[in-house]
Amino acid sequence: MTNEGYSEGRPLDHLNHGNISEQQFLETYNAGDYERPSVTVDMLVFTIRSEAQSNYRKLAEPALQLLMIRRGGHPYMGKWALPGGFVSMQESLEDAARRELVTETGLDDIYLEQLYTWGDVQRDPRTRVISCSYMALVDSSELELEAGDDASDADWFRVEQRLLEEKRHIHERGRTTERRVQLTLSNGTEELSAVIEVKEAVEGSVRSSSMNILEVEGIAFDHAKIMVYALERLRSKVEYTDIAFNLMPETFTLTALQKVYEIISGKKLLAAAFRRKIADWVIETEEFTGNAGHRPSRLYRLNPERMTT
Amino acid sequence: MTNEGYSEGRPLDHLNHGNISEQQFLETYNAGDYERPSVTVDMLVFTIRSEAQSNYRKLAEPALQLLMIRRGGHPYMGKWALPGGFVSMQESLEDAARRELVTETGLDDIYLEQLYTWGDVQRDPRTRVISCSYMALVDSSELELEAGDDASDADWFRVEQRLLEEKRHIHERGRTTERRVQLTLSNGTEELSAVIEVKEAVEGSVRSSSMNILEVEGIAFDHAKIMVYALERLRSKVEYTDIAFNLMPETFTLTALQKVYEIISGKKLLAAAFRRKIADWVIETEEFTGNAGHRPSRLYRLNPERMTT
DNA sequence: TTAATAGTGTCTATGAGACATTATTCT
DNA sequence: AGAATAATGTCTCATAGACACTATTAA
Repeated sequence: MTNEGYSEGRPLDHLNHGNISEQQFLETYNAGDYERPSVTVDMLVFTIRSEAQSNYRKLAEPALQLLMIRRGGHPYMGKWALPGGFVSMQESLEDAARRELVTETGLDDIYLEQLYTWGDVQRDPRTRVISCSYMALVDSSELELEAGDDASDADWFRVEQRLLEEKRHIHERGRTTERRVQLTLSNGTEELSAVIEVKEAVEGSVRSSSMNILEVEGIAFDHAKIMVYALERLRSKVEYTDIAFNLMPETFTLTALQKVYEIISGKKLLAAAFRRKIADWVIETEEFTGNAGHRPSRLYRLNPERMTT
Repeated sequence: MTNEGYSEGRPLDHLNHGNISEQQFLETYNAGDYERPSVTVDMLVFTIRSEAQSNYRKLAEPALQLLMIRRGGHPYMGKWALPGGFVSMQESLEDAARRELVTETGLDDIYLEQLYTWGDVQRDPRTRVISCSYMALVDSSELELEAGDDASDADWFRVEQRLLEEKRHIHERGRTTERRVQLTLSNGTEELSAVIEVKEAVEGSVRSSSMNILEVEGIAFDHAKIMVYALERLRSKVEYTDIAFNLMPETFTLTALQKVYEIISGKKLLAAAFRRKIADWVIETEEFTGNAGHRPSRLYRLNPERMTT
């Protein structure tokens, strides 16, 4: 094992010998003109919104929605992409993410989580771009979309995922799993879609996983892959954290909360068990819903003492 | 909401108007000479190794160990840092991580997981450096450390974490949690340490968390913070995935596996419950340990059909 | 009255924690 | 024999799923 890495023969270390003081070193240090990748942030802004009611008595069917931007220039002109932008030298990654969020949604102070950093060499046809993706969850009640802004190129897309095929192969020292997942996005006018292949392999204790875009319709860059990754993360986190509360308004009914869990996890839940499970995470208020052709529903709010994530 | 982001007034888009074809655009595209951050990967290579036996009958006490490199140049000369290095233009982030891993440990084909990307503006005193951290888990039986390489500057450090203080404050619309965590690393000769402050705040559904280095002894850059983050991730993943198996050799005793769980989670487990829990993840072999002054222990191997991560 | 949702009670199966008990080895 | 670890049996308690049942509203 040798002392490689930061300390030998690397771009930043051309002045990095030991016979000057650290202060001298930093004063004379010059970042040099080595080629560097560009760094961007990509935002996955999710919300849960209700679509039209079919019947005065029936509840509106909420759905998971994702914010996307139509590209006005090359490459992928006219396709839809995740909101995002370049990270400047004066801001941290999270600052850049929050800046994008404010720009696109006008919202500050919302749930933001770093997801994954995408670093494939050819992921952007222009030049080498490394993208750090962030997931933001917003409460739909706060959203003011396209207020007056005519023909804006930002829109919410209803997100759906479907498992097309799963192949599982178990051999002596491991297994491989191969899934094809179909992603569908629609905003009422346009329908975007992609088929992503997710491969996982375990060989002894060696594990690898990879994602590939097999087909894509209307979605720019590798963003369809990023979406599938984000949906997977969201689905897994909803099981063992209280992340879903970030999609709820100040007060909400337990049925609405349950719907959010069901939409994200893709599973139907039983009301009794669900209520028991989240009982300690909420506090009841004295308010109720009404005017709905059926029994009113009590409104709850978050319990600040709730489970730590 | 406006069409910001990738498509307007950003470095890569100075030629990005719509009146040429995408092919023309890409042919004339020039990445330009905008200032860009440097991008590195930092590796957290963990293993579990046994230290000396105190008694011929007692089992050796295994401990969690982390690979570190002593810096030979400025800045932080003489301090210990995570192995890592710059990402070149021709390799993906994961390729860079695997390359570092091979360089430092000689190991290929081991568990590797992207952890988090650190992008604070001032995290490196030389210039803006964004670092993507990866966690690698290796089975100690495979390790050949410093084979013949005299006075190498790479070494394994035993890692320990201690909670110094926890303050919890609950107010009407949220709560804050503030913890001070002490990190201690020792390789037998040197002892490194740091005190990290971890703050979490929830206000309504708005959540933020931050980590700060309060004290640091012998650890370069913000690497103490990265370690605390990695330990937290490891601890949480050991609870709900089979990640711990990546630290085990081909065959192992259930007691050894349990020890790994205990070391990472920081909790004592009861053998009966532990064995029930992992029963389906392992397959028994016909081999046993021996020569140990007590009942031999059956060796197990991974069940390739085990739980999906 | 009826359609629809809101909300509760309770049975059962499952799994985890606690702890006692038996098994086996080498010195 | 004795010290040490290996391995299992079983009691209890907490929790999740299933499902039946009651409650309440507006048209």
